[in-house]
Amino acid sequence: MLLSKSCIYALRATVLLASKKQDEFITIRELSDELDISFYFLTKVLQKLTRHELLESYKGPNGGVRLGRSSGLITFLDVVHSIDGEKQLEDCILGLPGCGVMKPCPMHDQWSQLKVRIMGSMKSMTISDLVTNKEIMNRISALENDGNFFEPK
Amino acid sequence: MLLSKSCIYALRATVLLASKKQDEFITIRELSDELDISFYFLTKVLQKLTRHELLESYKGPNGGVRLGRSSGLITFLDVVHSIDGEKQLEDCILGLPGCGVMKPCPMHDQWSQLKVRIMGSMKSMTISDLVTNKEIMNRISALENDGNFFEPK
DNA sequence: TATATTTAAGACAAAATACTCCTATATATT
DNA sequence: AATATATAGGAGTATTTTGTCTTAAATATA
Repeated sequence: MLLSKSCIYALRATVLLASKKQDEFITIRELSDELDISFYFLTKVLQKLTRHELLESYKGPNGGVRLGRSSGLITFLDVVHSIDGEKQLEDCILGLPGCGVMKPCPMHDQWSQLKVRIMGSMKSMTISDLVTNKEIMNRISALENDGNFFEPK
Repeated sequence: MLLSKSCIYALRATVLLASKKQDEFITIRELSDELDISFYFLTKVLQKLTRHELLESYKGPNGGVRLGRSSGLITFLDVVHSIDGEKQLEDCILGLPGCGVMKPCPMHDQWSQLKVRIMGSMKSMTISDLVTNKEIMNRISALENDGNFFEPK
């Protein structure tokens, strides 16, 4: 709940990409290895990001994917929208077809407020913010243990 | 995404229950009819709420379900937790097993903040709040059209 | 006690999501 | 031109979630 696995993979991959050299294409194989996600599945997920122009791809030798624009211009919400579609977050919580401002369902008002907060948070959080955070955390934590935070366990 | 269908059904049913006479058992059939949700599926969903003591149930004639405690003491989050489990919202967004304060993943910090906000909103919103809202909305809207907001379309 | 009513629980079917693999397409290099 | 490398897209399989149905258990009433 909250985020689908595809969303999570997309976010992780995008943050990882943003932490690497810009302008260079990185192979999906490299990303899937570092993230410990199935290459095949990650490929499908990243294809969606490419179609939505969050990423650029290049076929053939030295090909791969790279960010479609600066990491500061890609929001958490951009990624979620690209993967799960725009309507997911905008639909009435009760799934009532006619629900809206004119004919609200019982929870419309309260849920709208909650949604606005969630979406606001997702919109204000960019991939760049997440990378920055990651680097700080890696640096701090390198003092204690030597894990790579892109890798599980 | 965000909320599973089971969660949504549980919320709708609980709000509807709270809007009815307390202390009386309401049959799941009546709820499923009013909410236009499959009786069988709603039964499964409400059984979870009963197990978590958000509802009480009674078998046999004049039986049914009713709130396990005052609607003001049942939060949005209580319902979500009963249906989808407590861990769903508490897990690391990246699904990394070791992620935590001591060994945060790249998004741990940012995501924690977002989660805290979402959970805070869900915790501060009670079923009673949602019923109140519903009644206000029904009253306002009755002036314009005569829909019942528990029923789709 | 017999019958009707109602939730509980388990087994199953359908749909959605997650995941795999194969072939096509693009392109760099020899 | 031939070959190797890489993403794109389609066609599957597996798993999870959603939805259905049947039988069991509890209880009120006649």
